[in-house]
Order: sequence, then structure tokens, then C-alpha cells
Amino acid sequence: MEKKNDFFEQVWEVVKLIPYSRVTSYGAIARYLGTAGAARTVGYAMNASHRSATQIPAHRVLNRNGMLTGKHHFGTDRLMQQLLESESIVVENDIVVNFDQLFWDPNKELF
DNA sequence: TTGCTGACCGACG
DNA sequence: CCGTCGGCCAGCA
Repeated sequence: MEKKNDFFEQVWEVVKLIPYSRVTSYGAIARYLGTAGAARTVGYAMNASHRSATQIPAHRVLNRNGMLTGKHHFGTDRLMQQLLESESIVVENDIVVNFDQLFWDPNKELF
């Protein structure tokens, strides 16, 4: 039977397409893939991103509030914030400042 | 094989 | 405003 890992690969591909100093949300990616509501699966794909051959900038993927919900999965809690700050992204109280401006919607940018 | 869980989101009361 | 529930997909016991 064919494996449906395409979903994961699609998620990873979109995440890798996120430009520098930009962020997006799990739901936006899920909706872009045509599976709105499967945002949890997108997050799960991030958790499994470690098995991807290429590096996945999972730190650029946040929830709709711009909160670093998955920071605990980066090994250390500050790693995710450090990575974001390293891209000139301001993080305050585990929330990305100017999230609206930094938000990169694949549904808009891509087609 | 069934059932539960998870880095989520939107709707409902 | 806050708490709760259903839905989506994949991995594990």
C-alpha cells in the first residue's frame, strides 16, 4: 500500500519555503495543503521533522496566536526563541511581537 | 485492530 | 471572557 507520507513531506516543503525573518502558523499550512483542521497533524509533522533529510526551520512555525507552543520540543526552551531572535524576530513572553507583520501566509504568497 | 494522544483551530454556550 | 468539544492525520501500545 502506498504510504501517505506525502502530507508530512508537503508540510516540510512549505516550512522550508518560509523566507528568512518570517513566520507562519500550523493552521495556515494545513489550509494551504487543503486539509484545514488538520493543524495538529502539521504540528505532529514538525515533531517528526527530525527524520527529514534536510533541516526544517520549525521555529518559524507557531500557532495562530504567534505563541511558541512547541518550544519545549527544541531540546531547550530557549532554543526556539534564540533561533527567532537570531532572525531579527522579537519574542516577548513566548510570543512573537509584530506577528501580523512577520506572518507569512502560504495561501497568499504561494498559489 | 482498536483506542488514545498530540508543537492546533474554530465553533458553541 | 472562559471552558468545552469535535475534527483532522499519523504514531504507538
